[in-house]
Amino acid sequence: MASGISLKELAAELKLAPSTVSRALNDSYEISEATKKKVLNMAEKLNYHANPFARSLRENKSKTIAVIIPERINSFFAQVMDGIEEIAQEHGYHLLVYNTHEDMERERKIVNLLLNGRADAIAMSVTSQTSDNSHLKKLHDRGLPIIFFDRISSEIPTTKFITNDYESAFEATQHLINQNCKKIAFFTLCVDLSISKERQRGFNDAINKAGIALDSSMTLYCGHDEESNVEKIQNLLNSPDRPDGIITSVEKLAFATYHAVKRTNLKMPSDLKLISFSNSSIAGLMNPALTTITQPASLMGSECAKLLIKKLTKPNHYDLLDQVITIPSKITIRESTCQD
Amino acid sequence: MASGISLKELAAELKLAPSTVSRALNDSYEISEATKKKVLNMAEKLNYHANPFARSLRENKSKTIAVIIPERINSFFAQVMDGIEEIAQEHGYHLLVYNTHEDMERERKIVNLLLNGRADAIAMSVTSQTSDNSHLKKLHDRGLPIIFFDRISSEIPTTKFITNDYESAFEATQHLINQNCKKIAFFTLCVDLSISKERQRGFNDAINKAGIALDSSMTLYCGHDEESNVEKIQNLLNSPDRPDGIITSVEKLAFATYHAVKRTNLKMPSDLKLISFSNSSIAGLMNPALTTITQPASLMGSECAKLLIKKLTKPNHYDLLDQVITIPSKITIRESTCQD
DNA sequence: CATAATTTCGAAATCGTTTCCGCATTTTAT
DNA sequence: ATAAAATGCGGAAACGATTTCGAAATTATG
Repeated sequence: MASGISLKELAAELKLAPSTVSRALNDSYEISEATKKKVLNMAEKLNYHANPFARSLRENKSKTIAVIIPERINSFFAQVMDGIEEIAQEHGYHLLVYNTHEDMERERKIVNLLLNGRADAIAMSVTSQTSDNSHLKKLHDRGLPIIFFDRISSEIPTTKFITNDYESAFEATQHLINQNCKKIAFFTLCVDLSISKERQRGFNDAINKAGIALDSSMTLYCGHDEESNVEKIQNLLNSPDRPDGIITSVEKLAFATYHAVKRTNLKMPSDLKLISFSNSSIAGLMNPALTTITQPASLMGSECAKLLIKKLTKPNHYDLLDQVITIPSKITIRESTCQD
Repeated sequence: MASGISLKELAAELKLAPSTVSRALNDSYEISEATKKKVLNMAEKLNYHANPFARSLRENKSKTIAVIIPERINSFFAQVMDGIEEIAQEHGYHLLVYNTHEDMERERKIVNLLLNGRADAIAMSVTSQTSDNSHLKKLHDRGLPIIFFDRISSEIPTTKFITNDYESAFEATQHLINQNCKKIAFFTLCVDLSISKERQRGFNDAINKAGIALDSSMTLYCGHDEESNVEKIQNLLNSPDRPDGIITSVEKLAFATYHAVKRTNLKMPSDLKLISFSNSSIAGLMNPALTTITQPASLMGSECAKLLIKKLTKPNHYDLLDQVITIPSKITIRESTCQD
């Protein structure tokens, strides 16, 4: 219905063979400059646009990259996507985007949908629930170039981009210790996630190095329901053994902490200091301004896209090696961790 | 390379004709239950997945909807996208997503890319620079179902979703007046945008109704460069005729205002009250908590998707009428407009 | 039992490209 | 002057699905 003119019709109009027209449009060396010009002009005049599906069918590639993220309302993932899109657009690639909403079952369905070749490659960040990764393995086994960022699946032998999670968490913990925090808590989403583990390891090591006794009650495992997270945090803050410093491993939990603090009599930063992994541009506008560990989101995205496109354009001269590439984060100190 | 088994191969394996297998997979009435079962089993066993491009080519539809937004790091657009995706996934549609970065030239390129039928339909919010809309007209003339949300192009006769921009701005202004503001300013992105006009009209009318003289210096036209916006706002705040109340027509400008205020000696809300159109979930965590006009973003997205899919599935029984559908916003009053 | 009606399936065309192969014609080399 | 190579283009197959048309095989009908 919404289809325009076809190559064959264009060829008929020009009294040329479809093969010739195709070659002319693709700037083939076998076609004279004169006919090329004629074809190009007529194509322009008749508003010819090649049917992408016919081409995809014939060439067995779609010029499309699928991006799968666990949530959209998250400045980190939004920035990654912008980075991916920037490079993709440069190379004429389109982006199919899927949000799993942190739901493993949804992730599995989406991944299975991509098994049919709709996308030439995949860039993704797994769900915090993704323990079983047979669906990812299937994709990889099928030969589909796949790359992970941030939330990686370590069992798939391909290239992964992360930030220096361990070091950042270590540094963040030390920062709190330097700010005179005596009892520091760590809020995280999920134990299974590699980044969670690394961040927690960084936290633990820093605590140990400072000679503080590790207290398991100071590690809070949160879920995806905002309200219940706030309640959990509130309970911890109201307990006699409450922490005086907190590191949250994701943006969302920092916001939940702000909400929880509002429900107590505690004041930040005097009673409680907070630092969080976050890429939110308005961290500096919060009350108090939030000290953040900012991940190189946009760069991670563009690097992912670059490697994928490199693999797609030179399939035989480049492989997505089984490696983890680390791009460091940056800590920005603001009021929420200020010493009075 | 990443391709699996084809229908023909599957048919050969089953010693059936491709046509029979196709019909069996599509649950056609002409095929006996016995063979259907056999086919389904073998398809499962051999991991058969229909090639989407062959199907698209044959059926002249792609089961894909393109979504074009002016920026991604914006909670409103993120929520709209989530709403669209929810409905799209339900109906087996895929989403191609494009970010124009508020750049009209980029918008034109993307729209032209979609002229070839890669997507069955389009949902979009135009750039704040989009004055010439010949590229959009071309799409619509080609018969591609297109729907606008929030930033609409009024010259294209199709369905558009907006919020009650006029009333919300009117109400917001009255709220500031009630809070004792004497000199109220309105910050906006662009004059051409229909929503900007409506919001400004609401603002103007409320000012007039209150018997306040309209002061053109109280309308600030901002751009997309964060820093220069902050400077502009800062200058206004430092002027002797500075406003004591501000309405910003987009989230981004509210954040810029916070930054500008930080560079002055003014205190919110005592010296200056602020209300903004915004869907940010952390408005309540800002310093001071931001009074917001929250748009029904997710609902707008899902409604867009519903109508588009209705049009795509019943092309002859439903048309995207030339109408503007309004879904009201909600005002949430917080500290930034509190009277001491 | 013969004929009609109904199931069930196969052959081939089709969607719009790209590309392999072939064939003139012209240019270059020997 | 003749062979060899290069140039410019057309014909037809191929990609992988769906669908029209028609033909068997089976069942029903009189």
